[in-house]
Amino acid sequence: MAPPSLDLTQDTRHRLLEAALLVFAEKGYDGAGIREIAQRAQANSALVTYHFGGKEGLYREALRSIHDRKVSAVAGLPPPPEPGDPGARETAIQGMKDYIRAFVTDLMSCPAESEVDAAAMALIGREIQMPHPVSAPVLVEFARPYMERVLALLRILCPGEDDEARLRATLSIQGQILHFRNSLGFIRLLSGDPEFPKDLEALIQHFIAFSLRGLGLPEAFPPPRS
Amino acid sequence: MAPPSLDLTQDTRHRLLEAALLVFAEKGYDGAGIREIAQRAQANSALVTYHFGGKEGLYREALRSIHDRKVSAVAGLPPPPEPGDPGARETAIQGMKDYIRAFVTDLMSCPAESEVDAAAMALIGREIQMPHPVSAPVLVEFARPYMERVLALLRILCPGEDDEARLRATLSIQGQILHFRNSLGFIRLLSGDPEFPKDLEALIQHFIAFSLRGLGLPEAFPPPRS
DNA sequence: TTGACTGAATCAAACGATTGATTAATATTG
DNA sequence: CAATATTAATCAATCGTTTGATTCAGTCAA
Repeated sequence: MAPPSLDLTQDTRHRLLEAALLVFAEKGYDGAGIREIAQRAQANSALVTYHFGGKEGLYREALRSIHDRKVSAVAGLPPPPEPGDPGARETAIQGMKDYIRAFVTDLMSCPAESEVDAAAMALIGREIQMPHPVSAPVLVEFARPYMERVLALLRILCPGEDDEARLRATLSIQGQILHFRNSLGFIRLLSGDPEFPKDLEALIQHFIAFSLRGLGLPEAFPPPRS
Repeated sequence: MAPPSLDLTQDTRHRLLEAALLVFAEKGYDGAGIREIAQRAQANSALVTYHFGGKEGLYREALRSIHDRKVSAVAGLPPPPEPGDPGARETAIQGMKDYIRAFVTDLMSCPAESEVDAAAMALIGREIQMPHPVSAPVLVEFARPYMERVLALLRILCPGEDDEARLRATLSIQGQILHFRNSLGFIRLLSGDPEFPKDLEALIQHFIAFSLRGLGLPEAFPPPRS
């Protein structure tokens, strides 16, 4: 294993944050040691206490730093239509398609692009499933925009349902995608196909079709072609 | 925190396994210590090595023991129909409804029933997302029957799709449910409703309707009432 | 000189593992 | 049957290692 040193032109604090993302994502909070993190950042382990007040502070700041790492594709989407707008329903259907594509894109920024970004998303996925006590506030702030957007779209697409039904639908839409992302390693192990999924665009189309049909929108049924 | 002692009439080996499920589920492999596990089992920590060869062996055996803890509701289902059977399609639709209900039941054996069973399912969920190297074989064996059943049903319900499309559909069906189970704590935090979901039967009906419609089965669309 | 920063050395605490002694139950023998 | 040998199970004590945290002499730009 070659020593995977990070960009030394960045200041030490920043290098520590990136190394922390990598190691925490790979080994979890308890499994990661500040010595290993410091070594990856080519820094001294004492700097963890100096810059962040300790391992916990480093973890919290590393999670926070994910916000700044990349502009979310979802954040760049136009705001969802209001219930009164003309053509709100058609706009909302297109908005849902765009959202699902952006959500998958956000989550699958996978290793090709940036090793650190991929680690950041893996960390987020892990934290959603089992939040570390320290990370809960950061995590809620991170996830809320995603949640709110889908709920806003569903208020137009499923006006007859109650709030809990819309929450269930939101969770089904995001859950299938999040589970796919979080357990991809296991899925590859189980299916015996180490390079699944071969076709990312087909995957996005599947999520769009499955979700729109799942919501029971007559416009989306059948067939799945759209 | 009262000392949560386990049933002392069971032999020590069994008590250690149950305590291991509780502590590993709560803190993960690295976060859990054999001292704490032994203390919960009211046993000596040296017995971990004596009975299981070490912490790793205890972890492996604890995961294995989940098989024996409770008979899976899915395992009790009748076998899925063969593609040639008369009325195979109707049988398969009903089979999918029964499967989803049984799957949710398996996963949500939540704390009311047995604290240890709930911990066991939490551990499975954690392992699916980030498998410990030691646990991969046990985990694959655990998950395969669930996977195979859905794929068998989809071979009847979606005969036109290719294998990868059916795998995607399987993952969407199971993913929404697994994600729901795994991140329930986070969802309650995010939605601000600490007792979500209030209605388990409505949740099951939602998963059934969302999945059948998502698959694009004309019989299931619309409306979701079935 | 001062203040920000560095890093080798070190700390107490917790870790998993091992030891040797002890008990209790079973098997073997006289 | 009684005495002895064998084995599995359990224990307190301790091993060496690793952990996160701390110290402190030293560097370097302002």
